[in-house]
Amino acid sequence: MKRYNPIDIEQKWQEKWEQDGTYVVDLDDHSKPKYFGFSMLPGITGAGIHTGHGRTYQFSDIKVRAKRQQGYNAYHPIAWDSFGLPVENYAIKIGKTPREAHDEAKKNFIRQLKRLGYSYDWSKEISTADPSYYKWTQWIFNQLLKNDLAYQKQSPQWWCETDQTVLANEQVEGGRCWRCGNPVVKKNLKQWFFKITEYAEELLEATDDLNWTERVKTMQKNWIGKSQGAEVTFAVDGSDEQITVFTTRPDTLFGATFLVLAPEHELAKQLTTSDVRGNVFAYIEEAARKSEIERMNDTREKTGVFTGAHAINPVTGEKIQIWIADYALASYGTGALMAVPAHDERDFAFAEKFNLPIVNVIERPESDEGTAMYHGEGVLTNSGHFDGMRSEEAREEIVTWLEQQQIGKSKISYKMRDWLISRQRYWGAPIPVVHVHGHGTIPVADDQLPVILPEVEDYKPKGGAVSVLAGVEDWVHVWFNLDTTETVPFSQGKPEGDNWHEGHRETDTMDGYACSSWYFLRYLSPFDDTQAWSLETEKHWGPVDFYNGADHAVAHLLYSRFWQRFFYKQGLASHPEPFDRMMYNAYVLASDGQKMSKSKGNVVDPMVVMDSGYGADSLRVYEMFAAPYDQEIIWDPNGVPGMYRFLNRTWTLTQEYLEATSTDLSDEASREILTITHKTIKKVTSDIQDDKFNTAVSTMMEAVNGLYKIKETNGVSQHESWKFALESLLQVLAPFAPHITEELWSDLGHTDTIHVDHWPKWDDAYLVSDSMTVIVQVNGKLRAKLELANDTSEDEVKAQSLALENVIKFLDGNEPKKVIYIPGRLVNIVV
RNA sequence: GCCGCGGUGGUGGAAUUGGUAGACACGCCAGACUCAAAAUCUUGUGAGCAUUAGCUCGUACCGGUUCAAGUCCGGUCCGCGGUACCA
Repeated sequence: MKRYNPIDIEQKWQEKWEQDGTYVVDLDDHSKPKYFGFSMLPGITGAGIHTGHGRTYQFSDIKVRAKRQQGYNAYHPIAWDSFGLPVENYAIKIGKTPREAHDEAKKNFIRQLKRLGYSYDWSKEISTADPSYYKWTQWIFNQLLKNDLAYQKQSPQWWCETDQTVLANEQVEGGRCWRCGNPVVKKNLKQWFFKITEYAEELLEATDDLNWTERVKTMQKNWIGKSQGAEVTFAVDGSDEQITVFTTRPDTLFGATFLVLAPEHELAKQLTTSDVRGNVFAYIEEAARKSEIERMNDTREKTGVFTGAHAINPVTGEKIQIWIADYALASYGTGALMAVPAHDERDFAFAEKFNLPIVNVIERPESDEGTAMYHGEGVLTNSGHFDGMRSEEAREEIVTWLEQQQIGKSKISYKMRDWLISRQRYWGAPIPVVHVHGHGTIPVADDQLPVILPEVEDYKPKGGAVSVLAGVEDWVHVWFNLDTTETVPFSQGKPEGDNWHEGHRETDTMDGYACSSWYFLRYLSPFDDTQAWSLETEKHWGPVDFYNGADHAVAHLLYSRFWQRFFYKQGLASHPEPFDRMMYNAYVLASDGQKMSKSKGNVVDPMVVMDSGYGADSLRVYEMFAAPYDQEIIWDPNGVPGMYRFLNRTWTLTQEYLEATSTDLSDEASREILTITHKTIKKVTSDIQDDKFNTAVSTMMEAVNGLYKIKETNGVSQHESWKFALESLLQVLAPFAPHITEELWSDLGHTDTIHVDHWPKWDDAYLVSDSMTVIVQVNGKLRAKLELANDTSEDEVKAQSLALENVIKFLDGNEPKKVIYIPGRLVNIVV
């Protein structure tokens, strides 16, 4: 008998698929329904992929493979996230240029991904660092700029000393850089932003309706962080200045006993009286210098300084002190807050420490009787003629009053900030603008793109908050034509003609997330050098039917939604959301329960697993079987061998069928085989549809076990039912284990591939059996099982009397008080 | 702190959404084949008491609803993820 040797057959079929272009898609072929699915693009690093990544890429492979088999024109593309810090840092480490390091690492990725048998359309592979790609990233920048969604602003931003660049809010995790893990500090720089906040409301509103993993939706909603509240303006005592604060609790306005300004607030220094000037200025500088980590390590001990100035509480008319404290954040609301110590924990702590007045304005419910601070809602007190109102009502009344006095208004705040895209690093898409002397900042016109990133020898950060591009004289210093936006190196001298001016290129590069926010659209026109993508193709293929990944729940997925919405409004795309289904899957952890990482030395290399003789299919099946997609797998060294056993049994069964000489099979056995098969087809089909890959695998295992049972008593023959069972099983197994199924499919005499247009159909008629098990309970306890003929299931009297007979001894001579009967399922006798 | 998710055998995990708890797999035990081992095949495998049936207990803990609860409700404890001085 032919033996199952994965290594031989896997390589053979991979070569064949490549030759035949089995997974190459004609994007203009609309004769079949479309299916567009893929996983988050791999970020290139030196380590290549580990078994954890493999699991992620496999989910989309199975979804797309199943659809391809079900008659869809199914497109499973692949791209490389090539720009950004990880590649540049890796290049520095190995002493090569980012381009060299990237190209080399990419080869390894391709080798691994091909070996794992993913059904990518390799003919349409793209890379974000390719000028033919980032040309269009720059083009998108221009479109955003044109529509006032890109702007430059001087402001304090997160800065990573180690990586020598600013970072977006989404890239700071717990006060640390997402790449190197070192604490970040604030640095005041002129930076480029994309105005994602303009889309805050619509992104938030659309989130609920997304068919995405709920966790990601919740994270995005929290990140956008909408708060309904009000702005209230306080007059500064003895001055024309005013301070506007944001509050979500206008109902507590009567309890506002002091104001707090963020250290960065524009009035902070100005309001400070001369007697305390030294103190206050020192505090402001200290706050600016502190990293976020340091602020957090202060265990939230409140700090602050009194400015010497006072404001007037507009409802009480009282003079209240104005303080500066770093618990007020410059970047949220107005950078100033009204402190209501009786009803806010932080204000309370601050007031206690600095001995500031505390005034109760909300009555406590009984459960909170006597507490010094109560942050809940309730009935107002000490609040003039608003006394006795409930918070909800008082909020509206007070805001209405403030509006009448023109010192306040209803206001919504969001926690989300604009997307900071400037990076002071070399390896990224240049921001396509030129600072023209005397003429401001001018974008390079669409037809002059791309602005090519120059190849340089020494690309390492030099410090000083500018990218090394600033030192590339021939690139950065240019003659710029104001009419055409053409550029010529300054050193070549001023060209002939009008309107040439001296200028300097922008030396910041774009955040890597910009490059990955639209690659799914480029998949639809990967080699088009006349447009970023074809709207017509997008109309047919969009939106993405299936997308998955184990990372970037907020940043990448929110940025992509923002851009897609922008494209949609511009008439560049026909759908407002990019991803119809986004499945957020979990990682594979190492056997020690920790994340796999090279430094910990606990990485399981898929190549090693495959080379040890098990091949790709066993590994693939294991990663699907071990747990539901959204649950982490702790790598079990015994897992893959177990799956090999299952595949080997499938193999053996098929070989025995091929070697059988008779066609004998009893009707009963035939019926049994068909029942198993139809059940399996139905369950696996719906499980794949519902992303329940683990139970899909166990269903197929049950089928093989069931067929083995029949084999045990009847043997395997060349009977039609055996053929149907094996062919069906191979077809539903094919998305999980593409190689072995292709081999056996071919052994069964097929000359075409199993992977295109082959999916079995089930017939419900086979799923109804002649008899059914009815369980009999007494007082809810299982006491007997009855095999009833199908036609008795509707006969209540008969079923009940049968049930009673069987459990009579459990009744202790009592008469049944009540009998519950669920047809075809159970009888419960209550005594 | 706040928000979200979860707690089922020795282990990973099933359970038709209120109706046979532990599917499937790993591990382990025994048997067959073998000079022997591996591989393969066949049993058994929640705990306890009886070992022929059989009975009792059992889905983190306490309580409730129901003929019936892993599933629903209230409370407690623990774990994971996100977020964090967001006014």
